[in-house]
Amino acid sequence: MDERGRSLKNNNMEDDMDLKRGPWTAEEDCKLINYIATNGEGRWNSLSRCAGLQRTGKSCRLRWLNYLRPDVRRGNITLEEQLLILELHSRWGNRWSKIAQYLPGRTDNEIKNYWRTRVQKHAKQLKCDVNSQQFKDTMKYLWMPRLVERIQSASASAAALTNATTTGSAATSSCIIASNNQFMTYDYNNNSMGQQFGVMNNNDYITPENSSVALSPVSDLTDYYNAPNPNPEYHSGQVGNSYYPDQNLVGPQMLPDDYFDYSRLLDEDVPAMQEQSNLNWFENINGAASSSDSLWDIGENDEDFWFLQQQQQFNNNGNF
DNA sequence: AAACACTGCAACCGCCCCAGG
DNA sequence: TCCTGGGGCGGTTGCAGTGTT
Repeated sequence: MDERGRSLKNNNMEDDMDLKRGPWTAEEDCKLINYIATNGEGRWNSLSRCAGLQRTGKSCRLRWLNYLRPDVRRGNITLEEQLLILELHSRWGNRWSKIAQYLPGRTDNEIKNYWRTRVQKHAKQLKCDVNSQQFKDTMKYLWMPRLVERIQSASASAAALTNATTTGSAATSSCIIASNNQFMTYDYNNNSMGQQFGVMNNNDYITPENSSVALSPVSDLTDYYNAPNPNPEYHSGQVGNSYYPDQNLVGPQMLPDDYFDYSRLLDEDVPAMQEQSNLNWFENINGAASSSDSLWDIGENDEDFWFLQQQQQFNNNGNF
């Protein structure tokens, strides 16, 4: 038993003597995988005993769900996933498992870790609470549009590459944007949030080969784009721009009750939000972005620098 | 090269809910 | 109705790897 395991608080001393804690070994992983392959999952306490594992049922369940499950996706959180996490978190807060449902292959633990390590770090840099309205607004009107920008940039690069090698490929003026359980397209001709969604061009694939930023394998994205559209009314009949967390549940029933119309919210809510919270930073930052592009033209993968800029602006103005 | 600091993430905990007896 | 065990969830911890001094 590892030292951390020994140090952990445990009220049940008998269990503490019998049960193993700490990092899993390859042998244990093998036992768990083989047992589940034969007998299926569930009844984790008895599963642990029957599989010959000296682990708690909870430990087995966690190991399986967060690590051993075949469909667990590993690697960097992509820009699209970041965007989706920010959006969903703004809606649901720390409902990690619920958020994870909309990111296939990602576990609630992974999303939670991403939030704590990345998002909270940025909040700290901005010297504001991660749950404050200020930081939420920063995410909504700065960070998320910036992610969209970066996705669009990568997408444009991909399209350019495609154009160079194929015929009939339209240049993109849109990119995907996350909204609840869907990826939508975002028309970037006007380079500002709150525009009407455009039509996702199926040529707008981003691949690890042609992208200059860390992105998911192309199969992931094509899955997003090629899934049928559950809400023709909303999307005016366009297809191929929606994403479903569970391909077995494709259909209108997948739309959550609190379906989030991103474009309408942005159009209508900004003035109300500004009035409600006496926001004036949005105009400032939006003006700065459109006049000098200083906020948007910074290097990719340099969020720290970007947030430093935000921090400096905050320090100068007392707001954004 | 060593010491220290930072970061990412696997793993654990306590709490809660729910189904079944 | 109450009790109990299983399972799920969000929060927390601490190790290992990496970067910095």
